[in-house]
Amino acid sequence: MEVNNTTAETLYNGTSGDLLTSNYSLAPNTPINQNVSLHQASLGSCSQDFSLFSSEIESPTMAGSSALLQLAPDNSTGLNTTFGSTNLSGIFFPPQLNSTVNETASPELPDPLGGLLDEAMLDEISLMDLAIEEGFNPVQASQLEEEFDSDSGLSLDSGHSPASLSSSEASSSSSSSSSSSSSSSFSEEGAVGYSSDSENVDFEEAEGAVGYQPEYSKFCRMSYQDPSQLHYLPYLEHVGHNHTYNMAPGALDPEEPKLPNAGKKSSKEKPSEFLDKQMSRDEHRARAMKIPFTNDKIINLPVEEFNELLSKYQLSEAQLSLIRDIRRRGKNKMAAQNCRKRKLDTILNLERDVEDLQRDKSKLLREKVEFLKSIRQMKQKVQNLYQEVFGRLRDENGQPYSPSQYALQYASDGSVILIPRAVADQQVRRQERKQKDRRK
DNA sequence: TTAGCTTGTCATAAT
DNA sequence: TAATTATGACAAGCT
Repeated sequence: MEVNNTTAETLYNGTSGDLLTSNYSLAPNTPINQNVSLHQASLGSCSQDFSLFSSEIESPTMAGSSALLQLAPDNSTGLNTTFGSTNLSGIFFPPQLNSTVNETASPELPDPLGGLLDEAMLDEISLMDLAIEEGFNPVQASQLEEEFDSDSGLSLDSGHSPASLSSSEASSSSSSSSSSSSSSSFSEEGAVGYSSDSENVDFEEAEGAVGYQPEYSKFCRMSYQDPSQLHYLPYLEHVGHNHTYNMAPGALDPEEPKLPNAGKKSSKEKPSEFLDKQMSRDEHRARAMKIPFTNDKIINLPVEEFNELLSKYQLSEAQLSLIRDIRRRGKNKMAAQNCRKRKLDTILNLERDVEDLQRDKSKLLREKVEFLKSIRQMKQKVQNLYQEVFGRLRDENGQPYSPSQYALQYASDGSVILIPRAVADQQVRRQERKQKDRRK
């Protein structure tokens, strides 16, 4: 704020016959004791958004250059550095002061920008905050997007969706059998077409795993555990479940070992008994039915090769039925494992997304606090500026203007004018009505 | 003994 | 139409 006595002419722009002049005893050519340059407050870049500066406001006072006072901006120092590029085209509407206020001293002026900032800017911030706190209602989110041209880029990372698992068709699962390879179309080492986390790393090469490979999965366990692998990893021996519950009594081969201590490896247990325990129900069945090829092949051979294989042998209807069941169950087992891994990975991805969103929310809230702080400081500066300017104005008698009767108004052309308080209040009310209507 | 977890299986729908 | 895949539900086994 700079007081400049050389700009007296610009401070007063009244003309004879001016309505306000006549009404408020500010005759043209009446010198103002201290002309105030409001160049620092000249918000030349004020935007049309601030409707208080609209022509509608100007009209009663500026029409016909009849403003009582025009505090023209100049180009010296500037608040422009503070406000210049913003929309803080503050109207210097003075507050309605209590009549007891000492009018000559710097009057206690309420926030001249309060309405504007609260209504326009803070509403947007609140809307954003609401959207965050309410959990991104799609409607609100889209509104936000429209309003702020948001480009958050948030997504649920569907890119993590599993790749085609069709490759599992060409892969194989391993079983306890260690049959020799007779087909080039699948790996005897066995894989489920789904390789997952680090827990599988030790097996990935051996299993020749292909297909879906999630980034990581703290939940994912060994994929399609091969009991035969337990020989190499004794610490995992306890993991090998043997779900033979579905077997009808007597359905198994009489030779099939009973499992009185299933899951508890006895130190006296022979390796062959342990192997038997690791065999699946279908493997026991296949052995009981004397199926002439391995379950690996039954499950993993492509359908053409599978049918070819069947045609090479003279198989009974019971054997064929069992083979088809083994194939169906084997494929479904792998499918179930893949399905579960996918599900867990989806959960992990969603958890990660939630963490990301929470981080974003915290960041936005921090920014909001900073903005509010900044806005508060700017409002205080404008208020101080208003008080200083208003306090320096003098009428033709050298008396200060009463804040209860006059107000400063900042016009869209950068000039500042002194208008009657009643007119200013009327314009404020009109402006508020307009804003309300616009919201509807 | 019980709870929670894992895994295999079935049924069914989708591909 | 057959084969395969995906997935919810259920049950058994394990810790």
